[in-house]
Amino acid sequence: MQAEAILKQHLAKTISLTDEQFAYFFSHFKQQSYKKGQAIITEGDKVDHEYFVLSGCLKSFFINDDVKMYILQFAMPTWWASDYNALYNQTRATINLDCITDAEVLSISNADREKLCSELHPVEHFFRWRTNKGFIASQKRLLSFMNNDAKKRYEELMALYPALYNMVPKHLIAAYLGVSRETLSRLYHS
Amino acid sequence: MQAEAILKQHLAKTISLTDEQFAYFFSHFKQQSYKKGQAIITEGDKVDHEYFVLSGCLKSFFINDDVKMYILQFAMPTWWASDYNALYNQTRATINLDCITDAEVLSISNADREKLCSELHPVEHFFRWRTNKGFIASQKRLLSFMNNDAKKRYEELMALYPALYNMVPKHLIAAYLGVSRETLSRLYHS
DNA sequence: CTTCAATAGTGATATACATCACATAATCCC
DNA sequence: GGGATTATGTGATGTATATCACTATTGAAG
Repeated sequence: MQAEAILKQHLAKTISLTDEQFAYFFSHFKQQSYKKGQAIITEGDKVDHEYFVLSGCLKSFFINDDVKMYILQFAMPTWWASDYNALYNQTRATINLDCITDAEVLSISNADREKLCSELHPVEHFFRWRTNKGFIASQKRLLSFMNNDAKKRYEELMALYPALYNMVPKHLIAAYLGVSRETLSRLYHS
Repeated sequence: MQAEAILKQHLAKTISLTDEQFAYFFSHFKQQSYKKGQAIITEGDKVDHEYFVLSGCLKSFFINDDVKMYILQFAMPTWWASDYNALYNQTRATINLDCITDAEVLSISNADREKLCSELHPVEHFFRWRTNKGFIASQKRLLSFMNNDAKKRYEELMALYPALYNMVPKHLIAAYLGVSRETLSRLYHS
């Protein structure tokens, strides 16, 4: 499917735009191809775009002082990703975004998103709902962190996204769950 | 300060409405008084309102099967609170909301908020930004959970909201940090 | 096909934190 | 004001998970 059709169908789940409105909306996006392992946002960068995944899989992650990696999000097709803290507050990136597999994405600048939100009320509605869902998902994950041990979190993740098991290496799943790769390995071998 | 003035000033940080628009907006809110310890939302309830704190302090929290409590949020004046998962998805409450101190709040129904968002574009903008900020804060807290130990999280919380130390009992701070009250006690006595 | 790097498994040990048990202090309320 | 509830402190012990060290397997690139 073409980029335009994928994004159109994604929007249609939340709002309806006329063909002209959608064409105008779409004209602000730029399609980009990335190779497996390629970085899209690196810590310290100026961040002024967010990304809509057409194909492939991205990860957004944080590297701490001990060079340990924590994954904030895996981004699959039709998901959005960026360093939203840096993007909205116009600060330098503290998190990274890169490609777990080859990937096709659409990018839009922060300024263009804000412009579209103010020009087209339904677009503002769409982005409000996208963030609503992200916020709720983030709160659920927070609760899961407080309430569940590593095994339970692992089972929850696999129930929610079974595709991940074969798509991403186990040490990345560990980095998402917030456990060491050794502990994760022991979890499902017992 | 009166409820109307507090809410007006809060909105003015993000959007501008005419006096008539604000009066219309405000007419959808209902002011309510609660006593210390009183419940606003209880697990299992039908949830159809969210709450804006005028004075006092609320907490939203989850109780697990072992009757252990985890605090999602402390809500201080000008903060919003509800069980957003239940509210947006029209499901029964899985989290509770109650009062740490006597409190005055404004409540608005989900239906009215959605109506106002569609009638007044700036209101939709306001709620998009409110959720944006919540989302970013939630992601930061998630990272803090993965990256920091209890002591570091405690210090972060106290740096961000020093007022909490004297305002809420220590076992609630522990429930927010996701540690036992005993561990929290030992953290700052060494 | 071979080689080197990335990925994955496993034992031994260390550690942060939970849990249990109990003592003390503060606060509520009839 | 005094008795009950709620909040807090602290020792002893248990447990989930991290860390370190090493081996084995897989996969990609020349």
